[in-house]
Formats: sequence, C-alpha cells, structure tokens
Amino acid sequence: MSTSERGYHHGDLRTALLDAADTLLDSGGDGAVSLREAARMAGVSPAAAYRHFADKEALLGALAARHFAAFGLALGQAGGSRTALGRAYIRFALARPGRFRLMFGPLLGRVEPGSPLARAAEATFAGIEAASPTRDDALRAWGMVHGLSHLLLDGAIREKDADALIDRLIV
Amino acid sequence: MSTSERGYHHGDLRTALLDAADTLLDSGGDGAVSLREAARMAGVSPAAAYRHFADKEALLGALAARHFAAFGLALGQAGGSRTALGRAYIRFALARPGRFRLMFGPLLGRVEPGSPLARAAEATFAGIEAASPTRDDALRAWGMVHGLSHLLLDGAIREKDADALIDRLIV
DNA sequence: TGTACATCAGTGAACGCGCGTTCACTGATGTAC
DNA sequence: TGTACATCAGTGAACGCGCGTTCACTGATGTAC
Repeated sequence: MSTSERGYHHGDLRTALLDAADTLLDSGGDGAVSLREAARMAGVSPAAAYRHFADKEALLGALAARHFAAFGLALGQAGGSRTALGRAYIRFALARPGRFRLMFGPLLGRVEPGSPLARAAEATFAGIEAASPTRDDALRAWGMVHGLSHLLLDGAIREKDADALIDRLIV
Repeated sequence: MSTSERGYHHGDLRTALLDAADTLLDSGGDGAVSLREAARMAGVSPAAAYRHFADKEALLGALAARHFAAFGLALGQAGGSRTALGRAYIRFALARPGRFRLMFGPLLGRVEPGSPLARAAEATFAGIEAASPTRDDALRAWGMVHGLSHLLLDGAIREKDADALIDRLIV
C-alpha cells in the first residue's frame, strides 16, 4: 500500500493511532483501548503500531501526556481564579470521563519521576498552586475538585443537575 | 468430591469465592479479579461459581457491598468528628487500594438506585453528613478526602510521608 | 540521467494466553413412604 | 429400618473471543555513484 493510497504522509500514522485510541477512550472508557482496535480504526495491521510505540503502555502514556497538555491549556483559559479553575476541572472530567480516568489513573504511578507524563501532571498542580495562598491550600482544593469529579463520574453522587451542584459547591 | 473432602459446609463456597476475589483485589487491583482465578483459589471448577453468582458482575457487586459495610463500620469507629472520619477515609484507601477502587468504581453507576450496593454507598455519605453542618459542607468534605485518596493512590501526589500529609491537611 | 543499493514503514500470519459462559453430566444428600 | 426418589452443588470439557506481541517478509522511497 503506497503512501498516497493510504492517505497518510510520513509520520502521520502515529497521530492517527493516537486519534483512534482517543475515540475508544471517549466511547468505551479506560479498558476499551486496545492496540489492535486502534490499528484497525487507522486502517493498518496490528503490527504497524510497533513502529511507533514500544508497547501498549507507551501508546497510553503518549495519549495521557497529550491530554494533560490540552487539559492544562483549558484550565489556563478558564481564568486565574481558583473558583473558575475548579469548576473547569470538574466539567472537563464529566465531559471526558475516559480521558480523565486515563490521565489520573494508575499509569501515572508507574512512570518514573521526571518523565514527560509526570511533568505534565505536575504542571496541572502548579496551576492550582499558583491560584492558592499556600501549598497545603492548593492540595486541599485539588483534592476537593478531583474527588467531586470522581464521585460524580462514578455515580456515588447522583445529581440530575451537576452543573448547578458544581456552581454551588465551588465558590 | 464430598463435602468433607472439600472442607466446605453447605453454602460456604460463596464465601470462599468472595474471599478469593478479595485476595486478588488486594494483590493485583481491580482488573486482577477473574471468576476463573477465584474458583481456582477456592479449589473448584470455574462453572461452580455460577451456582452462587449470576455472573462476574454479581460477584463484584457482592464484594463491593461487603466492603462498604466494613468501611462504614471502620469509619464509625473512628469517632464522630469529621477530622477523624476524613483521616480514616484516606487511610483506608491507601491501605486497601483495590477495595477502594472497586467500591467507588464504575460498578456503582451501573447498579440501580435502591440496590444493596447503592444503599451501602449512601450510608457512607450519611456518616459524613451527620458530622457536617450542612449537606453542601458534607459534599465538599467528601470530595476532598475522596480526591486526596485518589491522588495519593495514583501517584499524582508523590509524598514520602503520607500519614503526616493527611494529618496536616485534614484538620 | 540511469542504475545499484540501503533504509524502513508497513504486511499478514502465527504464538500463547486467559477470559466469561454454557452444557450435559454425576454423585452425594435429605426426604417420603 | 430400608428403599425409591427428587434435589442440587458440583465436574470437566468445550464454545468463541480478543488480546499483546513477534517474525520473516515486501515493496516503496531516497541516496550515492
């Protein structure tokens, strides 16, 4: 299959695989991402993925790093106030459960400190810290929005009007 | 295989399967639980599990309900103060990540309201609410301890001395 | 300008794996007469 | 007390599945002479 027939230019398959994995992540959640299915969606054989990622974990790591970047950007655009930051945090989680779960999932604990993914996670916290009086305050705020995200996401808090709840709790 | 050879009395296999699943949960985390492996550990064929549980989801639901009961008891024994409650909450999560993740995982969102599992989860929140001035305060507190649990568990917050951090943040 | 060659992103087939679930069955147990 | 029977918790073999990963390979591309 030639480059033009496939529709990819050189190096684009990496991106196509990440996009496909993203779709799986958004539709089926964490466990729905498989190398084989992503390759299938990209119109490529399973083995082709190994030209671009060492293994599945590497693919997931790249995906998480990508989303941390976008997440950080979105939080930054929410405005510098801690209230706005917190609300945006939870709304992102509710809008993109799969991404949220991947980003903050066990993967994070498996990568070594200093890796791109670890740095991306730290940057998120740095944003919250910048909007908080002290580091401990920032940790409490982070905990709160992160916890509410999970509780709403998992159905532990059942709330019809999540938006109103968020506005009421995060002040 | 007779009852005496097997070592079980009538009805004990259900408990043995739950115990085995527990061990898997504690050692390998959420995804490490399989019906086949639990049956293997209980010394029984895979199909035997279906005498006691409709399917794997039912096994996991029973397991989660069991742990919610124990969790509620532990929180109750921590003393009525919200500080003690919060600290105990996080310490449980750190001590038993698998159980914590199962209890508050996506399973919770899949069961219908009013089911034993849903009720058990509500009881947890009721305990926090009883120790809080208002319902919204309770939700904020729950969010905070739940979020800190996850962030510590997943390695987003890297802290050598988690105990000290908990004592410092939850006051 | 034409030819030989190295590179390297892909193929497709196969590997071994463990899973959830179903099925016809067996054999021990407790009950009714 | 003894016998016929229903019950039902288990067996073991099989089903189809999708997965991650490896391997020898092919064929298009770009480069060096």
